[in-house]
Amino acid sequence: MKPISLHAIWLGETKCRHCAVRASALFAGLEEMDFSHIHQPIKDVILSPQQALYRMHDRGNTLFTLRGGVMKLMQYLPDGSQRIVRLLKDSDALGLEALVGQPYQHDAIALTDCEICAIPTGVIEQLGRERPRLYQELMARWQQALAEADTWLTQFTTGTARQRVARLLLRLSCAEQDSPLPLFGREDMGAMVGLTTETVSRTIAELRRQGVLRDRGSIVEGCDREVLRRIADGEE
Amino acid sequence: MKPISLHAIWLGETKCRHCAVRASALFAGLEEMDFSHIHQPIKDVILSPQQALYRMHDRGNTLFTLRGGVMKLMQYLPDGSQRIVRLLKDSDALGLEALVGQPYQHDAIALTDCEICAIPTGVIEQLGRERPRLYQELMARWQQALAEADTWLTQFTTGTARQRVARLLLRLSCAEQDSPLPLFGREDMGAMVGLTTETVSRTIAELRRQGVLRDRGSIVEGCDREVLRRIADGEE
DNA sequence: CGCCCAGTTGAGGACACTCAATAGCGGTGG
DNA sequence: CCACCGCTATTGAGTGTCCTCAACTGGGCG
Repeated sequence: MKPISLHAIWLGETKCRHCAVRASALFAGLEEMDFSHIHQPIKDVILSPQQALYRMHDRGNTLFTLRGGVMKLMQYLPDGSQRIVRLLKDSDALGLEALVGQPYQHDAIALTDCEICAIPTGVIEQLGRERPRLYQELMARWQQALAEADTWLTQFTTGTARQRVARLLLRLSCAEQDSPLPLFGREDMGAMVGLTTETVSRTIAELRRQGVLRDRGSIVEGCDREVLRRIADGEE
Repeated sequence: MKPISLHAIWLGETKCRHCAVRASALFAGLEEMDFSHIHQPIKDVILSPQQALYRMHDRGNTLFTLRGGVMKLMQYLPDGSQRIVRLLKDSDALGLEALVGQPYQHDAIALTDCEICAIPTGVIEQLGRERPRLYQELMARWQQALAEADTWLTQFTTGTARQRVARLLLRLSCAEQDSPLPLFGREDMGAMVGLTTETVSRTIAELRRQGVLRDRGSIVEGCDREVLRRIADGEE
């Protein structure tokens, strides 16, 4: 309920040629670049669960790439209730607002351990001058975020609790494939699909009882995608 | 319920220097451009209410600027229910997906009479080469759409029916200021805030009875912003 | 061992949905 | 000009789902 605000651990400057996700479309260009020209260094950030990368309304001149882990973007309502607006995973970009001079629009908070690349906007601008194609890739990132936001809205704000939770599980299990997907806290799941923690808990418990979902503690071991899909589509 | 699919009226080629919204940030550059170099012409589109500009999954090489009117972007769920994902008004851009080679992600449908600029992606690419600053403006558009999507989600999918409708009215009355805001059909309003037509109807009727809203037929004459704001924030 | 937090379960009630009937408006044709 | 039709909005009654409040459970950790 109460967001914990700890400080991120900032590691030293990183050479992007050694970065694990340098193959990711956005920064393929960084590899070819002469880093001696860059004054503002690209840095590494490590976050543990619950830590914030940035806060809503902060002004920053940094955008980020998620190298590993899962983060949530949150917004709030006047009454204090919170809503998770999007999830970010491997190689997603966040904080793009900074590129157009706007303050960050969300609280960006780690759900798992996260490793993040922090890129000053100046680097992008400089790089953009040398490689205009970078803009294509930035626009693609933006479009991806937008598409994500739209499906998030249609998927997780309509239908019964059962449907929404099923859709969420499907999405999570697809995203993480068969890696040890952590079943996030009930409160977080509630904030994703617009339900209370109790309702989420009840729904998941029922899925478990029906054998659609098997989990060991907080890790999902397996789920029946086919049944989930039928539930998600309202067929049962 | 059943979307009517009529064909848009395409007017002839347009000189952007005469365009009413040429001052809008995105295409300020077009004014200075030598149009004789452009092979693909920029065209005008006129839509009446209910007409579609494009359909979900269509592939197109055109993006659009709304010169006047209001449009809705829609997405659908497997069970056939529909959700309005965003509203667009004066000088908003739509169909940006085309710029990154993706099919359109929504049905784009006119709510009022609309006048639209249709711009082939080729023009943007050509212009981008000559004026890299155009990319800044494109990114700003994208960011705007994204921010809109996020607030749409937090505002219109949480809280009671009363709160949601109040927020919608606030947003609409702000957007259109004091121009004759049409109170859209109940079904559309329901698809915006995730409620049934009956619930929207009941809620609006009650607001009317309480004097918060005055309307003549389908046009809003006035509304008590202060009270609406209190309702929106759950204070009554 | 016992605390603390997260998840689970229960009971009761509020709210929105469903189904259904009525009212109002605009157009069309006799 | 009026009667009729079709559509949308409105209203009503009854039901179901989800929320609220509250108690209980169970694992992790000092």
